[in-house]
Amino acid sequence: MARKISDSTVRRLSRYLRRLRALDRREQKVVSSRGLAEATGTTAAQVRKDLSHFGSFGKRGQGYDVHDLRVQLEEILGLTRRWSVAVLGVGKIGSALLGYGFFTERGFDVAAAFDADPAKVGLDLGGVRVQPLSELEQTFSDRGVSIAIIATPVEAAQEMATRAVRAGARAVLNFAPVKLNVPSGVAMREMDVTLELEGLCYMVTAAGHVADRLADDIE
Amino acid sequence: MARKISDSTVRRLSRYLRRLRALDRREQKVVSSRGLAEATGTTAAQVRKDLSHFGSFGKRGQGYDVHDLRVQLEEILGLTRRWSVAVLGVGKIGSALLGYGFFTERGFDVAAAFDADPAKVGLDLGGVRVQPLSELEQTFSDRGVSIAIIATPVEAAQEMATRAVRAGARAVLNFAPVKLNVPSGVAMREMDVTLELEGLCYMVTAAGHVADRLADDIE
DNA sequence: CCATGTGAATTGCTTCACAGCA
DNA sequence: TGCTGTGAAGCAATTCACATGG
Repeated sequence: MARKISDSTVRRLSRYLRRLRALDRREQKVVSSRGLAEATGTTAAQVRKDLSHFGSFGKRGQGYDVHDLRVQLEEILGLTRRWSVAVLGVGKIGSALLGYGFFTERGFDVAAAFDADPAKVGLDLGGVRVQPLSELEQTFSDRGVSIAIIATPVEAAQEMATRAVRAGARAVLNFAPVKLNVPSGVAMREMDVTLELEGLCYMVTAAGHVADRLADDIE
Repeated sequence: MARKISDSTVRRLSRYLRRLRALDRREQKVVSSRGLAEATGTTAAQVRKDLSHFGSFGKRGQGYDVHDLRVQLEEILGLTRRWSVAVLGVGKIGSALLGYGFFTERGFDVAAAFDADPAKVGLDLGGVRVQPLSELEQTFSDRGVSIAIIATPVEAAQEMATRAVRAGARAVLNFAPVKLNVPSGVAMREMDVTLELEGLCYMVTAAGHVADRLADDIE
């Protein structure tokens, strides 16, 4: 099947799936590439091209069966199995994620949470007991943790990621504002609110400059 | 100056800045494009190309002055002015952001927080008093809010975004898992943990398939 | 007739490679 | 000499446009 699928394609697939789930809940039966495109901020051609990398799922002249396509996309994204995640660091972000009940809600199993601070060990956060770091390796292998969420301070992030990967994690979601190095073959994504906010500042500022230039041109 | 700068370039600029701030704190004086590239996960050529869109900031044969470049990037990204943000919806995510003291720490002013739930109005979250939605328009204009953070449930997100923009917001950071429509000229970014997690699942799953194929080839 | 699936055309981003300057 | 700044080349992603089939 598909040789190399780009990150942006995968992100769009997730968005299509998000939309399909909503439509499926509302029991809408059929959707066109156009319909999906409008609800996800892209173009109809893009939707069709993205899907075409994995097969052909639609009926010419009609569109896509909502439920079918939903199932297909879940299959493609690998969401038909259960995934165990562990949260490393239960400071502000880590405990927010756990308290939220976020993972369970979205179909991920929270297998464990860890923190270096003895004061936090033993706490119950959203039904998960915080464990000491010393138990990391054993717990990862016992519970088959494959996704590690790094929510530690910057200083600890790289070490935690390295340990998680050694202990069997195949993917890392990093909330610490540093670049982490992981062996090739380990998947890695970063989330950083500051980065997004700064991006917005740039856009607003740059839009202002463009407006200035237009004003100049008119003079 | 620069005509159209791509989103990915802007994201990288933010990363360079993040790194430069760390180096500046440690009083490192000079950094090469290579040095920046390694710490931010890109290539030296990419760093130089990105910067070249805005001018030439380095000294040939030496590299870049850390502090200088930091200031230049802050200027480019529009971070030399103060930005007022408002948080719309103080459920799990909204209150986590406020409680974190996140924005103030990173140089953004939290001007206000709003919620539709009367039970939440009046609460003090991280030093910000939660206001009723009826005060949104007045507060946005009084306090010059230019960035709206949408942290409401999906159902309310579009309406809140529309109101925020009408009330003067020039940028929207959306935590609700829906595509929001805003007038052109308004900057918009989305953050969704689920999207990132699903991306990781795909990568791990697809890596498995690749391994299968390789194994097949060997047979 | 309508919307998909897809090669071909295009646009845009990244990488290369080297001239230019401290 | 060493590292920047930058056109040109190479590559990847998006868009176009149409043949295809329900």
